[in-house]
Amino acid sequence: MEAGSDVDVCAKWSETLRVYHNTSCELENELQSRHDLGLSEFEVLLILGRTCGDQAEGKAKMKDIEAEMYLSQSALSRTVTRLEKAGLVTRAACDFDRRANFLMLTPSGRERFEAAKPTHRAVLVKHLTVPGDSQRAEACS
Amino acid sequence: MEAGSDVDVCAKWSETLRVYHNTSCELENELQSRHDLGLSEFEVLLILGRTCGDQAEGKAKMKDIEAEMYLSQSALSRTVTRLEKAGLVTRAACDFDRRANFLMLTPSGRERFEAAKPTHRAVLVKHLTVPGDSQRAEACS
DNA sequence: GAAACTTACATGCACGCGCATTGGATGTCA
DNA sequence: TGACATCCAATGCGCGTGCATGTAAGTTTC
Repeated sequence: MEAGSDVDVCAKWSETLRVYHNTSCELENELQSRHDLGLSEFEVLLILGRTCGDQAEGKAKMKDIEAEMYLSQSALSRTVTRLEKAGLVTRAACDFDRRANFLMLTPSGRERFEAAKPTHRAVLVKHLTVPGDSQRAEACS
Repeated sequence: MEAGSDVDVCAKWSETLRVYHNTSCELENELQSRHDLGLSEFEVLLILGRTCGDQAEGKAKMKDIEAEMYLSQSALSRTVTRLEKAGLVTRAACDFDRRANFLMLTPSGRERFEAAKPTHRAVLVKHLTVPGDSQRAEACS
């Protein structure tokens, strides 16, 4: 079992495709309708929010964010532009290297992010939890 | 193990994202550069080719194809238009229900599909095979 | 059999993406 | 200091996608 024969590889790919599409479509829809956020936009907030949790003041360099996402440099640039227009994020020049930009969560951005987090988590739990599992998915932070 | 706690669900989603993006990007690139086919286009050929293998003459109804793909009706329509312009596929009206279209592989389409199949399989094997596996991935049809 | 509804497919439109290019800031070497 | 390579981010462009809509064909109801 767990072999790499043609059939198995195809089946594995089909399953990956199924999970990916179902999950990302619902993520997109839920985040959009409930919080007016696209999936890419939320993911940027997620990285900023996580960094912020480390007491790093919610800053992150564009390049570092790009490295953590499956998004081209140009797409990230535009995603950040959208977030900036929505007032959720601010660009700030880096003192050390003026080629680079820092990105910072605004209070409004943090608020929106915290509101959207449960929605995000709920969709993941719904699609990625094995049915027979006996854990209490909705009982944690 | 295999629980649905926050951390586990996030890790599972990260892994799915990683596998999906790496695989689909390379599929797209390889199919495009080697066979001048987009991923969606190949997937349509795959369905037609598979049906054809059943001696069903390589026909399939648009609706049936749509049901097997993670693609909207409009996107499928345009994908088929591209395939038709490339001469790989023909649309044929259905006798029974003139709203419906059959889709058929042309000889050229079958040829292109057969040429692309190994490329497709190779990418899947590369990304979806567990490293420690002891099977001979490249030895099968 | 006419009207109302449903289904199959195509198309107008807006949007997000990747690629290629540009422009500005650094770094390097002579 | 000047010339050149490198790096970061923004932008022009084309493309594929989904949503909403349009058109034609089939189905249902009376």
